[in-house]
Amino acid sequence: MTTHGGASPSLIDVARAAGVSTATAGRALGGYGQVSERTRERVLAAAAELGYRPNGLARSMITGSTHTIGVVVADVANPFFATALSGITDVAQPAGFEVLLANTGGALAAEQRAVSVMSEKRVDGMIVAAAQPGEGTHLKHAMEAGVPVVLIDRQVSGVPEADSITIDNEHAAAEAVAHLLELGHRRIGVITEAGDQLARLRAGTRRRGLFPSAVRLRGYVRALDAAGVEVDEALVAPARYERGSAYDALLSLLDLADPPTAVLCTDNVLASGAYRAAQDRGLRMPEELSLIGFDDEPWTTLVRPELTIVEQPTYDLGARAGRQLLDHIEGERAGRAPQHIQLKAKLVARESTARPVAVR
Amino acid sequence: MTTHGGASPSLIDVARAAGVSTATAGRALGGYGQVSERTRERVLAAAAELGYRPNGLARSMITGSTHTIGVVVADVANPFFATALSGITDVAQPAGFEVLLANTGGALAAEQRAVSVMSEKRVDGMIVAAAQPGEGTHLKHAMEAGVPVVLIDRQVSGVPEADSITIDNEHAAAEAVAHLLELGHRRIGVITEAGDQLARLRAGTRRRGLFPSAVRLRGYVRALDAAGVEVDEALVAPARYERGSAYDALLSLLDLADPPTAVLCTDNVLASGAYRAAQDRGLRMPEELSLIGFDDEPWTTLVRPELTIVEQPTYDLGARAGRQLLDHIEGERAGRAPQHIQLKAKLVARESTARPVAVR
DNA sequence: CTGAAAGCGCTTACAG
DNA sequence: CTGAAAGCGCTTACAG
Repeated sequence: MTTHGGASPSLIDVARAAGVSTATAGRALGGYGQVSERTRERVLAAAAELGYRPNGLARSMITGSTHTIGVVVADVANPFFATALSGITDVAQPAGFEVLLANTGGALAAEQRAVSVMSEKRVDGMIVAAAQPGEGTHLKHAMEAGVPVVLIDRQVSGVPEADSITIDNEHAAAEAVAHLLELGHRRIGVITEAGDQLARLRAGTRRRGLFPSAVRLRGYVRALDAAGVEVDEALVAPARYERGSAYDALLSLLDLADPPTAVLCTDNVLASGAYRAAQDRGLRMPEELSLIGFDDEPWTTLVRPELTIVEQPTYDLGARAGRQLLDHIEGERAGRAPQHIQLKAKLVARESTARPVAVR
Repeated sequence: MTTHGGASPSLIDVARAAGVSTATAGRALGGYGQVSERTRERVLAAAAELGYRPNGLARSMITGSTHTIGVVVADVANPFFATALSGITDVAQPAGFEVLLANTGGALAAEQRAVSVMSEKRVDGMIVAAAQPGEGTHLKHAMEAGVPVVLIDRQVSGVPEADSITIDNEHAAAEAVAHLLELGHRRIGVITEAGDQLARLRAGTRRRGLFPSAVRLRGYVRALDAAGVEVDEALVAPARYERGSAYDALLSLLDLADPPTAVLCTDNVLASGAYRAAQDRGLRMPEELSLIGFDDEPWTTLVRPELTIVEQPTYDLGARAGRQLLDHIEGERAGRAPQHIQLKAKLVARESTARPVAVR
C-alpha cells in the first residue's frame, strides 16, 4: 500500500516502522554496507508497506553524483540532433545515467543559461553541440568547476581541454566534389550557409571555432584545388538554413551565363530546397544537372532520381560522445590529454549524379 | 577569478569572505528575504570572486521543487516525438523548467524504470507517451506520490486522473476516408499496424488503452459504415512499423483479385513504404491509385505526385502538454477534474488523390 | 551486524 | 536588515 495525502515517507518513517536506525534502513535499501538478511527483509517490507521512494536529491548531495548528464543542442526537432541524442540516451541509460536536455534554438545566451543551470543542478557531465564555435568561456567555466564536457559536431575555440567528437566535414565535402570531378564535371557549384567565408577559408588554417558548413566549404575548395580546377566565386551560392533559400540559390546558379553542371548542397535542408528547384525548372537529373546532398534521410530514396548523398554517422556521433563522457565521469580518462575524434562520412552514390552531357 | 582544485565553494565560503552569516549570504544570492544594498553588493562580489555556484540539490531539497519535468517517449529519433519534444521544451524552458528525457524504445519495463527514477530525482511533473496504453499502474503510483502526469498521444487505462492531450485519430482517419469516398472511391484499402484488431474494434467502444493506430483503424471503419460501404477485411492490410513491411502490404493489396483504387496509410513510415511500392510497380498516381499518408514530412512534397496527407498538430501537442503540466505544477489546476484534450488533425489534399478511373 | 552522531549545502521561521 | 539554529533526507565514518 502507498500512503495517501501527507508528505511522502522518508527513511525515518521506514526505519521506525521496521524498528531499526535510519543508518540500517539506509543500508538495507541502498545496497551499501552490511545488513543481516533478517533485517533487510524487515526493512524492505516496511518500505513497500509505506510506498517509500528514496530521495535522490539527498543521496546526490552526499555522494556527489547525480547520475545525470546534460545534453545541449540547438534543435531537437532537427533529425541530425534527434538522432545524435538517441545515440547518447542509448549509451547513457543502460549505464544508469539520465539525460537532462536543453534546446537552445542556436542562441548563445540560451546556451550559456542552460550550461549554468545544468551546473547548478550538478550534472555529472555535459555533451554540447555549441551554438557559436567561437565562444566557449561558459564551457571553460563548467570544466573548471569539475564538470567534464564533450563537444559534438563542432569544436569550440577557447576550450581545447574538452574532448570532441566531430565528423570529418572537410574530407566529406572533398570526397563529394572528387566524385563529381571523376565523373567529368568541371563547373561544380555549391550551396552553402558559409558563403560569406570563402575568402577567410582560403587564407586561414584555423580548425576550431568554425561551423561545420564552413569546414565543408573548405573541403569543396580543397578538392577543386587538388584537381587544378579554378574556384569560381560565382559558383559559391550562399543560402540560409531554409528550403526556400536553397531553392532560390539553385535557380540563381542555373541562371548564370556559364552555369554549373553539378551542385553540392552542404546539408539536407539545402538539398531538399535545391532538389525541388531543379524539379520545378523541369531539369532532368542527372542528365542536365548532377546533385549531391548531405544526410541519408528517408526522402532521398523516395524521390526520382534518388539523391546521391554524403552519409554522416550521426547516431554513432552521439553514442561515441556518450561513451567518452561516461569514461570521464567514471574517472577512466583522468589526467589524460583531451581526445579529438573525427568520424568519417561516407559518399553514397545513387541516381542524381552522372557524367555531364558533352554538349550543352 | 574561480577557485581551482579543491571542492567548489559553498555558501559558507561566500558568507565568510563577505563577513556575513550564511543566512544573509543566501538571501543576497537567492533573491529572497531582505538585504541591504550594501550587503548585497559585498556578497555578490565575494561570490564572483570565489566563482560560487549555488547547489541546486540543496535548494531543491528545502523548497521541494526541482524545476525539472520528466519527459518519457519511445523514440526521440522519430520525428513525431522529436517535434512534440521541441514543443515541450519551448514551453518549459522559458518558464524556468528543465527537461529530463527518457527514451524507452517502446519497452514497458524501460518506461517503468524511467518513471521510477524520475520520481526519485523528484521531478515536478511528467509528460509521457506511454509504451503500453493498457498498463498504467506505474503512472498511477507516480500520481499518488504527488507527481502530476500528463499523457500525450495516447490515453492509458488505469490512469483516468491524468490529463491527456491526444490527436483525434478516429476523426483524422475518418476524414481521410471520407475524402476518398467523395472522390468516388469504393474499394478503399488501409495499411495499418493494428490489422489484428479489426474484429475487436468493430465490437468494442473502449477509448482508453488503445494505440493510435487502432483508433485510426476505427475511424476508417466508421467512415465506410457511415457511407454504407461494406468493410472488406481483405482490404485491411497489416504491417509492422517499417518501410519494408508496408511495401509488401501495398503489393499484396494490389495483387488482390479485386484490388483497391485507393489506400490509406495510418502513419508516415507506412506511407513511405507504400509510396515506394507503388512507384516500383510502375503505377501511375493518382490515376491508377490514390494514396493518403499521415504527417507532413518534408518528403511528402518532394515526391511526384506530392502526397495527400493528414497533418497532425505535433508541435502543438507537445506545447499544450507542457502548458498543462506547468499549470498543474503551479497549482492552477488544483482539485479540478482531469482534462482530456483532443486536437484536430487536418487533411491536406495534394496530388496523390483523385477520382478513380471509370474502367479498370 | 547495528546505531548515534555528524554533515552534505542550502532555506526558513524565529529573535533581535 | 541580520544572525543563530533547526532541518530537508539521506550517507558515512566511528564505535560497539
